[in-house]
Amino acid sequence: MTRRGLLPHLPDRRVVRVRWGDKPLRFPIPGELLEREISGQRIETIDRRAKYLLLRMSNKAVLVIHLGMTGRLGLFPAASPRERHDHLRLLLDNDLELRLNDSRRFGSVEVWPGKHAREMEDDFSSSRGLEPLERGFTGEALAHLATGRRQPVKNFLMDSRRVAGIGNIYANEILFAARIHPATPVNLLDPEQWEQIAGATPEILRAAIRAGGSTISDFLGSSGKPGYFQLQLSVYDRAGDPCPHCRSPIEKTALGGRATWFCPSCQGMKPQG
DNA sequence: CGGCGCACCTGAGTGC
DNA sequence: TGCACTCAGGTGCGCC
Repeated sequence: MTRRGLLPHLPDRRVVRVRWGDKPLRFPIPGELLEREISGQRIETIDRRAKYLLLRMSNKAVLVIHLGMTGRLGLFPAASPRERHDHLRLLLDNDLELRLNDSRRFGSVEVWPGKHAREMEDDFSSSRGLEPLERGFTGEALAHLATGRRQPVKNFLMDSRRVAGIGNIYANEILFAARIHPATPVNLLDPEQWEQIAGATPEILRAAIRAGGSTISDFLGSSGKPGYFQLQLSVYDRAGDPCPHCRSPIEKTALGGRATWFCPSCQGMKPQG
């Protein structure tokens, strides 16, 4: 979504100056690399892998940005006042500034130098999971990834090494749509249930993207809100509310230290086999 | 190795 | 009004 908002603005722009703050995000901001590899370069394209944005520069360097939980990217007139928690500013050759604001600093900024970008990206990408919006995201593939495991299916969906880009909100929504109890151990899921998950996942994510649908005007001067702000959620944060399907009260529990919601009636666990 | 618990961080919300 | 406390979520580390 952020990528879609930035796409009309960044490619073919040159970065004329980079400024960054002292406070580390997940990692310290690599100022020296930003100066050496990013400053002065033209932005060629923007890609996404898992929840990481990849800004590909004309010198083959890649600026890798993760928004964490509270991170937002926005385009602002260069002269506009900085805000609290602005950590990175890329001044472009049209007097707009791309700013990364992240109050909780769970995000990250990384630079893959042009000379090593290819191998660093290969390493990076090979340690990430299946992309839900790409071909190959099938029930069969998911079942294969879960082979030999017995963790709760919700934890599995949120494990970024297996499946990319599914956070707590969407894991809850996907399992509701697939009518599967979030605590079900993955080794107990049958092929049909994996297909349900494989089908529901892109639907939920696309709905979120559509709901968030950042337009050009949304993006200028402010930064977009995450899709779920406008997405109709069925179970997430809805403890006690009636299930949209059967009106049973939604229940809340915890899995892997994360709040978990489900409909006890629609998402009954399969009997142990 | 698999799986779990937890830390990281700030702001919003709640209760007294 | 103000303070203390809890909780939220993405990711990776450390421990069993």
